[in-house]
Amino acid sequence: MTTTDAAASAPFAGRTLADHPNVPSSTCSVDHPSSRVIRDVLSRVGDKWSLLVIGLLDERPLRFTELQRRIDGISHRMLTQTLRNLQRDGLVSRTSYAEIPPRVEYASTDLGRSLAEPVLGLVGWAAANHEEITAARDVFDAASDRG
Amino acid sequence: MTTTDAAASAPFAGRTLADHPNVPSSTCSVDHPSSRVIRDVLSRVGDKWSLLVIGLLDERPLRFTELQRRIDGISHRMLTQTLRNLQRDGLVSRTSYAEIPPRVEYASTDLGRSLAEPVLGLVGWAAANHEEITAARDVFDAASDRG
DNA sequence: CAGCATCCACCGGGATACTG
DNA sequence: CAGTATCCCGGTGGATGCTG
Repeated sequence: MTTTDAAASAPFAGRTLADHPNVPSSTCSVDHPSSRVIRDVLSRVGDKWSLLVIGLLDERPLRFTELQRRIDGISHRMLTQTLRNLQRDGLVSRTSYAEIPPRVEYASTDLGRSLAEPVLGLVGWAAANHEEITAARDVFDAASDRG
Repeated sequence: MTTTDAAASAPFAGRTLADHPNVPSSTCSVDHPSSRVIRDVLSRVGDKWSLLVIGLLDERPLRFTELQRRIDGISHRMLTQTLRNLQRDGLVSRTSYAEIPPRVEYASTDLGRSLAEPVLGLVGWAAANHEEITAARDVFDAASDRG
């Protein structure tokens, strides 16, 4: 990483590092463009299903089919893919038992559970402000119709 | 909403409502499946650019071109679209001045600023655990090669 | 300068069928 | 039951050109 591209866009720059409690300064230098970090987190949990899987496994370990049954609308293929990515990032652990028929259990790792907390912050925000957003939307759409 | 589909998938269910401080219980009934909430928040900030815009406007108001210059790689079209969505949700305000040449200023609203906080939680998490994730990834990929 | 419309390439993700 | 491979459609988003 060059130092020049850091100036390109650094949203949250003034606050990300200093203000927030659980950000060890050692792992996060000032010249680290937070745009990179944002892309990073989006690529990890920004997709359609990851958060749901994380959320379910945060409660207790589940088997493949249990997950599929609990996540409404997910395809076999996407569940496989999602689990694979999460496992790759160390957020989910996979344990396969050499039985017939095969049994595989997925569980959240410590890292995965640590992710649940900030995610809950977002979920909480969405739940708390859902009404206000809907209202804003209605106002906006009404204005658009007239305009 | 029927009560039956609530059972389908309710990740974070046990914790979303009770545990978290800033979730007014009034706005979030127990039968509200959090999958809905997750889809909600993802549709809002899960896209490629919204978080970056939110982050930049969280610091100070900016004009269209300033935003475009600061967000590396965003196209004219997508910036327009992103801003429009954020404005629609009441996260960003738009003020156009009747001048020639035209000048339009975008600013974060109170609602938008309130979103910044949970987002910072996520960003902080990503920054703090980036190394660990990278390491996990390396291990996983190495294992895949051998396997 | 700010915004909209059109065109098009790409890929996320669903359906399906097959393997261990 | 768990996982892989193939096919294919639709939406996302980039490039470009036109308007006020």
